[in-house]
Amino acid sequence: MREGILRLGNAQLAEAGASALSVREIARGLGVASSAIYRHVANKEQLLTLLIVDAYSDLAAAALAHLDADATQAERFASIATGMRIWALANPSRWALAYGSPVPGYSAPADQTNEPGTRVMRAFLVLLAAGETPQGAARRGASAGLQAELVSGAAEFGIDADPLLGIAAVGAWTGLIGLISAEVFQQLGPEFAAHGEELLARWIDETVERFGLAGGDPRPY
Amino acid sequence: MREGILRLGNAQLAEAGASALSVREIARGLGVASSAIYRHVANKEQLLTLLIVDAYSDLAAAALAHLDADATQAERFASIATGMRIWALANPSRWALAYGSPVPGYSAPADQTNEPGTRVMRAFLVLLAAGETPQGAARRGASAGLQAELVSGAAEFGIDADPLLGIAAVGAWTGLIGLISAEVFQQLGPEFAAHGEELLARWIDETVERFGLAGGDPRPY
DNA sequence: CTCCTTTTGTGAGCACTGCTCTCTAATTGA
DNA sequence: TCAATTAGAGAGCAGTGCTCACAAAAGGAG
Repeated sequence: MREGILRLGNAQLAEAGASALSVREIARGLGVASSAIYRHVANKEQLLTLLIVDAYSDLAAAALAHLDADATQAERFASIATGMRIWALANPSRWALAYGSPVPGYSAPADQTNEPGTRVMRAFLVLLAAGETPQGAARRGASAGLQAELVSGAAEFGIDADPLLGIAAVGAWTGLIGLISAEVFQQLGPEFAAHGEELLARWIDETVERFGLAGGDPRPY
Repeated sequence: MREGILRLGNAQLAEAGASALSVREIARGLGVASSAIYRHVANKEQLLTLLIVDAYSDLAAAALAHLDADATQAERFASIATGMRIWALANPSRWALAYGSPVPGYSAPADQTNEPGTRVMRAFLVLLAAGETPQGAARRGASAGLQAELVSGAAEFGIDADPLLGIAAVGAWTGLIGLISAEVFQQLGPEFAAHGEELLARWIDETVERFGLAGGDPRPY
């Protein structure tokens, strides 16, 4: 039952997006009265939470699969970033759920969402933390408050890195999400969607270089 | 009437977000039968389009205001980026409409959306095009197809710039949107929201330096 | 096996939604 | 002044999320 709800919910998500989620439609699909759904799910909001957690987990599994421990840092970084992009293109509605604008009037409960939601980010940041602080970031510094925040945030992930590197790494993370979202949501027009793979490849190359990740030799096109 | 619809629509947006938009509620607010709304707006979808266009215009006005022609390139760049952030924080739902995940089952009609939707981006890219091609980008090149796309895309904006610079500039644009979205939607947790201003300032500094914008001397914190 | 409790599902019903249709009132312009 | 256009009213349809009283299973203890 519960799996059926999730399955049909994800199907609706894929077909028509989050706002088309319909409890009654799920019930019909399961051949059951609509009220029966509410025995397993408190309300539509909680159903959304389940689907979000599911999306996060699925994304994490997809992005962190094929992570070859023998690969260079640069290769592992590229693997995560391209894995995210591929998954996002294959699951646009679920990507929107995870990294798009939040569903209004609803804030995902942190206790259920945090762990799966940060798994990819953690791997991403751990990798960047193994590199060097980018020159631009190193030259500027940061306020004591932000540095403290970064150190404690990194500590949660078991990272012991330069806070200035942290600032740049956070920027890289949000930048990657912005880049993928721009392609998935076609925010730059359909023309650029055709070059999404290359745009990401360039972004990866440049980021690898900025952070001095091992194994990131320039690869001219 | 039309202004009333837009006004109440924006109010609903601010209060409860896009999914809470209700034609009937707007009608009630105007003291009018719900069917009367449909004399001025074909359906809810078109209402959304109006609100999106309105949001784009408002954002553009806010971000491009106070643009001092005498200011350095770096200062103007910072002015646009911070203007976007301030507006986004003040209008999170409208920011979500403009740059968040698209409302499912709905794609904004390009003919009404394109012009206001690209005004800020145009100004942003024009500024970056006045700078230099970042080193990382210059060293790697791009495929002929993407280069052609970038040249023609830039030409639409009246820009005659190195395609390699274009790739980096597009990355900067999507990166900025990702960074602002992360703060507005609290995707990095509430802790970082408190440092949004500084994170953006660091991002601006670094981007200004990467693109070698005039007037962008390092400002250590 | 029986009896009781908990779980799971039913179906009617409430208040809401977007939207359409027919009808009426107001506003135009020749 | 009078027809034509426009703006609004209000009933109604099909859909929604969700609740509630009720009935059918499913377990577990004796």
